[in-house]
Amino acid sequence: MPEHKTYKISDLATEFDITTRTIRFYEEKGLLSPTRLGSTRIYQPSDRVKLKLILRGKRLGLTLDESLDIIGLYDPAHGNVDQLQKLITKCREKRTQLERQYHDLEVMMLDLRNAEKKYKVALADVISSHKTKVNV
Amino acid sequence: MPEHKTYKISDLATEFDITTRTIRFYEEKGLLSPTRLGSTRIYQPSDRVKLKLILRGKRLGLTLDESLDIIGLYDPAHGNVDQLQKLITKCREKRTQLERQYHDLEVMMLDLRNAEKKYKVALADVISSHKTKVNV
DNA sequence: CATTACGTTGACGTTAACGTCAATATTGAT
DNA sequence: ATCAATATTGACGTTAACGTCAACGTAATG
Repeated sequence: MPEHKTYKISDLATEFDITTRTIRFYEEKGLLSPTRLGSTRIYQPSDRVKLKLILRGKRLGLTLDESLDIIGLYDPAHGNVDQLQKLITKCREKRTQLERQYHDLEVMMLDLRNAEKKYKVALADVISSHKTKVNV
Repeated sequence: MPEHKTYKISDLATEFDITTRTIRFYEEKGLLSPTRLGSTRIYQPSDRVKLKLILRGKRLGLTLDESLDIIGLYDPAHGNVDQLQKLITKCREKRTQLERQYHDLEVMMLDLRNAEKKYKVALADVISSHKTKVNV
């Protein structure tokens, strides 16, 4: 049976290399809602997953509100047909946005590869011309 | 021969759907440096390209400083060997960072596809059970 | 049991990336 | 020439995403 592990705020902070202030801030914003033991926050594995999603979102340039949205997509209270249809629509929209980002990324990576190649050639030229001068 | 076209600030603003304030702000930050005709800013095609790079960077979640960096990679004053080597290193670093982002993006898109699929199934279930009830 | 480490809630400070005036030229179409 | 549209330079305001105290309570450890 899976050990139902829990975490303290500093556990998550050190694991993900963020400050406890950041984690509490995410809670203020409604992104996390840990249980309490007395006044101390206790985080469940599901909270840890949410935190991972938030941080991944940050790396992709999402705002916290957008990440909140995405978390809602993975973790919904989907009752009726209407709700389900809205969820599906949101999934499509997000994916469309991400596909544009995906394209931008590909182009930028290609540009960088080309720039790098160019400078390597330039570097080789400089060095070879230097050698020539020396060897004359 | 290529018409050496130029742009006014409002031309670029409307083309890229940003405000003139934004464009002037980018200039303050050293990302653009248009020439002047009297006091009026005149933008060259190269400025337009830079602006495109900045906006692409924004879509990818880059800061303006990072975009400035990238522009510097495409548009350098690369003189000596040392400079060239630094440029090559920077290209590699940026690409490494972008590759992580690329991976994150792929995972998130996959997650969203799965979520969407799940909700479609759920929706079909709800509807078919509804029909059953009605048809009994 | 005393101290040191860790936790909590405010409250205010900070930086990036603009928005929003205001006051003042300049330009372009009539 | 004139008059609306557009330009310019300040200067201050705003929002997101935290940082940085302060003042206090709790936990664990030699």
